[in-house]
Amino acid sequence: MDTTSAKSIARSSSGISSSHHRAAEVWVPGWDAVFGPPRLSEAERQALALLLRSRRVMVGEAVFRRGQSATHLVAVVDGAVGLGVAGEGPAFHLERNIHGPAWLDISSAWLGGGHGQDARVLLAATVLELPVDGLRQLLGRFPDLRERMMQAMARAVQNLTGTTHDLMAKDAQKRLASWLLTQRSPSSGADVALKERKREVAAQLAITPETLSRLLRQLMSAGLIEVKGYTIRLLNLGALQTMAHD
Amino acid sequence: MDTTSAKSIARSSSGISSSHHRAAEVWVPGWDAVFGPPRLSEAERQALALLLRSRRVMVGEAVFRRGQSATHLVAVVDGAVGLGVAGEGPAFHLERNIHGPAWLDISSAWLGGGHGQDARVLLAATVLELPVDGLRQLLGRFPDLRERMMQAMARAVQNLTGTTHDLMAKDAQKRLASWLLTQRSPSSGADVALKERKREVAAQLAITPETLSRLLRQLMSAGLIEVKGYTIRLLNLGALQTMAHD
DNA sequence: CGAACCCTTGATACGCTTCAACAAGAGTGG
DNA sequence: CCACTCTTGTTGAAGCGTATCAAGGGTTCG
Repeated sequence: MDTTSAKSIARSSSGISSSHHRAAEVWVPGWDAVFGPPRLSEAERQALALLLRSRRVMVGEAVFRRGQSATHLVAVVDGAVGLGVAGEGPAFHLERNIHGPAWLDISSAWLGGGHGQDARVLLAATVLELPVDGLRQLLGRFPDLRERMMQAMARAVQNLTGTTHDLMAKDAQKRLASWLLTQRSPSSGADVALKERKREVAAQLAITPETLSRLLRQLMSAGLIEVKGYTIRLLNLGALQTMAHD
Repeated sequence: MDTTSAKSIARSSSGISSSHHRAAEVWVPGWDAVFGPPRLSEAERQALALLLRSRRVMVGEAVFRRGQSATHLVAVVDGAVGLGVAGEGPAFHLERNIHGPAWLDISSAWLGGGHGQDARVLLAATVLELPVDGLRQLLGRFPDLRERMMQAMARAVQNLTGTTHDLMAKDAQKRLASWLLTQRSPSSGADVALKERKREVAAQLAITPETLSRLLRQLMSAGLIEVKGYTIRLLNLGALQTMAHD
């Protein structure tokens, strides 16, 4: 069976393009992407830059731990971080996989409690931390920024609601189908290039790697997809959508 | 088998205590509870009262429908509303059950899209709707209110994160055990009085009513609980906690 | 080369659902 | 008042979906 290019995944973390804002490194490129378009105003970016701290975290390290007091909002600019619950030693029950740029934990800091999960780096990542105390001040001065934060949290709620719906109402096959459809980038057409190992894909779908393998085989036999290592070509989008749709 | 007092559930929706603020009915009692303690300031309450609209919705009616444009944040003051996906006719796949006072949909309006789910009234409910446009203005004037909203959304995120964790990592028995423990009100000691039908409890736990029945019987046989109609007495909190804990 | 991973495949086990039947109120109308 | 129906919960039998366990092959790395 074809399992070539298994390690091609790791390559994407090799080079960090040197910022073209050489003078002041305070603003991290990609931070904009966390908030999404439209771009933040210059004043907002400057104010944020004074607050936030950027950090480079290597594979296997923890960004934060479960129960650890959450004083900062945390985002991933670059790389990938897994959210889950750590077991004994290196064991780690992965639940969600955050690829930068995206928020990693936008909620815990507001409640003054601890982080609800462990966060472990899967692909060397650039992590931003924004102290909630300072952010509070900014939200008073910048209505636009306030709106962005509300929207970011709202999106988090909607995503999680969708996830729970999928877990409650869909079987593994349907979850896989809809996951494949969401992974399809508008640029690459019908090709999905996996950015993580299959066992991590499986974890996010709440199935075992064995089941994922079997399901992919089933979809292949049915002529809906074509699997070549870490590239999956979607051959019949209509059928996949029908399958995914509840 | 004992299935007495089956309809005692419906009784709690009979009387709405007339407000003791007879002069101005603008402020709805229970609205405070949606935000939780500490109480809102008088200025905040007055400003909110100008914006929000209270509505009484009867059993079976829809509070909002999936896809319907979301211009308001929605909360339940009183009664119970089910969140899920409506099927053909009266069919309704229940996913989450909101008992007032609590937020029903705090996220959709911020994104300007539609509601993600259908909301159907299970127990005659008082529903509050707060236009997001007006709320935006208030958030500029009232830092405390802003903080409350952030915390409310953060709590929503944490709850949903907990739910997905449970669905991914726990089996039905564990989910039931932890649900029973959360339902235990501090006042009533070890007694849990079900506020909904067992089939709705089952839906929230993502199991069938048959399975719930069997699981309750198992826990009863094991001497952990005692089931009398719609009252469940928790006989061994320690064992239940051990069972619920991952 | 062997060791450590990752994925795949097969056999088996188990949890939960589905389907069907039944018992126990609650409401309805004669 | 009783017969009737509707609803809810319970119980049993059978079946499906997914996990678990075990084995084997491919690739990378020391």
